[in-house]
Amino acid sequence: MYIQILYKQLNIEDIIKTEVELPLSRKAIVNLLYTENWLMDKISLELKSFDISIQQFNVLRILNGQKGKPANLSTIQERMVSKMSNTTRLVDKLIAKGYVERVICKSNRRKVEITITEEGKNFLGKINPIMQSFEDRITASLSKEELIMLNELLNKLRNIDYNH
Amino acid sequence: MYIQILYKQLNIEDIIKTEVELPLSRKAIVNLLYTENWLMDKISLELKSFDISIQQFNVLRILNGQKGKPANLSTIQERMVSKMSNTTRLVDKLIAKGYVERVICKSNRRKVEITITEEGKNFLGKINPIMQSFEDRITASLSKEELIMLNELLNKLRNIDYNH
DNA sequence: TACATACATTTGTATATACAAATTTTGTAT
DNA sequence: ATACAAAATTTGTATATACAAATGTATGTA
Repeated sequence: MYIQILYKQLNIEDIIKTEVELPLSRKAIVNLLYTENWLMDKISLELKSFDISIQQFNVLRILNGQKGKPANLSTIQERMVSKMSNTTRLVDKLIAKGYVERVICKSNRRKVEITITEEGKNFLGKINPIMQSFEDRITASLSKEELIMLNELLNKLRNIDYNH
Repeated sequence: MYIQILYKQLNIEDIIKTEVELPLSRKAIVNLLYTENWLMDKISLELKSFDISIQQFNVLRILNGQKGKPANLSTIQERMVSKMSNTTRLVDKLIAKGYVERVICKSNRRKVEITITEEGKNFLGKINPIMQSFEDRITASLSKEELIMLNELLNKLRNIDYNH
């Protein structure tokens, strides 16, 4: 598996314009942080016309993935890509938009059961193909093999936790 | 160049526990967002005892990289890893801590000249070796070749902008 | 039963961020 | 000079987020 570079690349050193050569570890870290920001900007722009934030969209997709089965707050938090501390208020926003419902759990009244509404499903149905197309476009500069490799490298990077 | 997987990996599907297999493009995007959050959590924790945020630390390093030459706000913004809209207030915080100075530019009074102070340099001198060691540890699960490959893949991913 | 403890969520509050509007200065054409 | 548009930064404001404390509920145990 090779990475072919067919055109001039704007690499991270050119962007942050550092005078001295960065150590490889820092370069990779800065590049990851920078690229995530770049990506978030693109996603926000794409979602802007739908009046929903990335976080809200993410939660909606988690609930949709539950296939009818309600989720409680801690389940949502576990599965969220970025764990913000206040899932309660995030869900509040989705309720205000009519996309989700919240009821107190009968078996354990400390818990709440959160489900996506029909309106929420319709909304996702509209937005999903648009996001799918966006995701394909934004990753188009990488081949299938390169995307797989990127996934593996990111997985492996995080394994420091379990490998230390 | 191969990626060798020598131990059980916690990959992104296991983490977000999606019922259906994600398209490769979405998997890579989610993985990138997730990994960046994971990394930010680690960095924040590392910086916590120094009472400085990642953004402030980043600006301080940019100013230090100027080697005496003052920087104005737009230069800082360009080089910042994550472009928050309010560099003014970020610089305010660093001034309050005594780490940077701000003077109005003589030649163009719309501009401000921002420089790192001696105190700021001392602070960086203390914190830099600690961060260097942290960065080495956090990337330790990837080999030199893998780190280079990760850098190249991230650079190439962002090239969608110039390649469209 | 009574009590301590842990759990799940909510609320309060301080700070951070995004975005738009305002301010000040500069450059340029009339 | 005067007017006008653009540039660089600052300020105002609404929303988002982090963190701690509070609330209400369940569980274990003496």
